[in-house]
Amino acid sequence: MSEPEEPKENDQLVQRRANLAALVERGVAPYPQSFRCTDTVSAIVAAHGDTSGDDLDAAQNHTTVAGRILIIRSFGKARFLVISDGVSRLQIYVRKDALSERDFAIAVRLDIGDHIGVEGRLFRTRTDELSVWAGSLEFLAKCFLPLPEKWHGLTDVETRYRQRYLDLIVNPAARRVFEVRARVLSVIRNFLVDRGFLEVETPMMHAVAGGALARPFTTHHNALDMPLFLRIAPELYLKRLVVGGVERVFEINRNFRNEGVSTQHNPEFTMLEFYQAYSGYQDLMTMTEQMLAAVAREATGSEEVAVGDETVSFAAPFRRMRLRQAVSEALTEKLGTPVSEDDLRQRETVAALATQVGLEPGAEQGAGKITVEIFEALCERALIQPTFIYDFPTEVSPLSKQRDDDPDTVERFELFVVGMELANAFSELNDPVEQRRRFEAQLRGREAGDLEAHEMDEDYIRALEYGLPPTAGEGVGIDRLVMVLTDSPSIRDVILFPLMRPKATGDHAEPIDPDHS
RNA sequence: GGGCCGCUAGCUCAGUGGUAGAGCACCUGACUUUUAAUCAGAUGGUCGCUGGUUCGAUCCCAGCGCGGCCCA
Repeated sequence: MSEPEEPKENDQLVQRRANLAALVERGVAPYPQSFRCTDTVSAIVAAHGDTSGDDLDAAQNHTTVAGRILIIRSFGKARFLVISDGVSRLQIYVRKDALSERDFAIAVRLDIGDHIGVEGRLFRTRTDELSVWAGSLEFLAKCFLPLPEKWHGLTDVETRYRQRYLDLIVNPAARRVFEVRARVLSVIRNFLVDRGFLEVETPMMHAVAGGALARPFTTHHNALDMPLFLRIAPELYLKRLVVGGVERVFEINRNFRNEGVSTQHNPEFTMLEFYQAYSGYQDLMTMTEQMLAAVAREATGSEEVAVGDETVSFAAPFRRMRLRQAVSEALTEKLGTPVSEDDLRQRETVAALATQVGLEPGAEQGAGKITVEIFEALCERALIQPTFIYDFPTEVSPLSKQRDDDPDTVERFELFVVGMELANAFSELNDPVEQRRRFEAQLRGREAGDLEAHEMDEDYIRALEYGLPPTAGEGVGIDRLVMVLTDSPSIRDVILFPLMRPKATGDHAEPIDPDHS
């Protein structure tokens, strides 16, 4: 049990307590059980946002509605309250001669942030504002702490992330981001379900953290006395399901990666992964174009999305370029001498090229890994419009299937938009012998100090030995997709409660170092 | 992990080596169709924390905390 943080005693807190005490003294319940509404604010605005004052007067629409007070404009014997249901706002007109003495006494003791319920008729004021002419009023809950300012709202990003409820109360744009996010998830589900995909949930706690190249969070199961890892990807479980005959399968859920925090990385993030049997990666490029166009259209209203100063078009088809092609072109331009794709397959040549552009390739890095690092340094940032970068080096893709004509290259693509990796997909490696070889190569990397190298997963190899059909699979970063669709500069803007370091408030438990367990 | 920047009233922000200011909010008064309501007046501060320099530090210096941006 931790003590609740004591709000600082400021004049506004004192005043708000006094206002509630005055109501209680008059017999008003400070925390009533419920309030029966006939309408929400949003429903009223949707139904009558365009109804004229004359029509409202003729219709005599009565309503009972509740919300949080955001603005009070007081005129002595009358006052205007603006209430919100979290989405829309509606003005309430309160005048002394229209209310009981009790209800008007409540009205003059209200503070910004309080919850109220109102019964009255809809009308338009002289300035044509849709309003409720209050006939009665109920106090529903007290707001003891003052809300951020009405004009500038809440701009301090730290407070917006730590106290998201304040952000949602005063910044309508914050609410919109999470509504778009909800639609994105809904559109994706419908898209996949319509195509015969089964949605599943696979374990979040893994004995072997596999399916991606990343460092995991570590935990411990007491009863079984065994270490467990928060999953870094659901990939290997989803492919076990394809072995089990679930030929089209997807999961939308959280992954956890014990890495840095940035505008593009949160330690827990939401990923869509889907697998389609009897398909290859080229099929998924086409499907991804269709899916993202539908997502943009249905979640934002348009396939064209404004992101910063750019307009991003999700209309199919997307640009496609081989990874080595992108890197060789970038190097040719940067260095002023021709660099061929074949140059990128010779370790010594590509290492020298990397050095020329300011990178420091490690001795343990092969040609493939160095090529990818050059790509990240020179190419990624410039990929504004949706672009598939395909055919990756085998070295960096331990779970992908090689090309028939080129064992150094796997059938894999990543999708980039506004310089961010949004998706990663490949034809799945389904040869258990080759898979074992790849894991063993990763283990050698791990022994050389690569903490992100993939671990051996014997159980997964056994599943492959039962026969995984030719399958293509893809992961899509939902948070980053929502960032693009909502023009949000930070991943924290699209995650309701992003990870924050706790504010020091005196004594606290010593954090456990997962690397020393 | 490194570099740079920020932290001042509830919120948004100014400002200064001599103990601090505005707007909004809050309080008092006026006001029964306003909408950033208006008008008049009055409150409100551990200037992130800890040290140092100084007669004196919110300001200069150092360390720490939290956050932001960039880099790895």
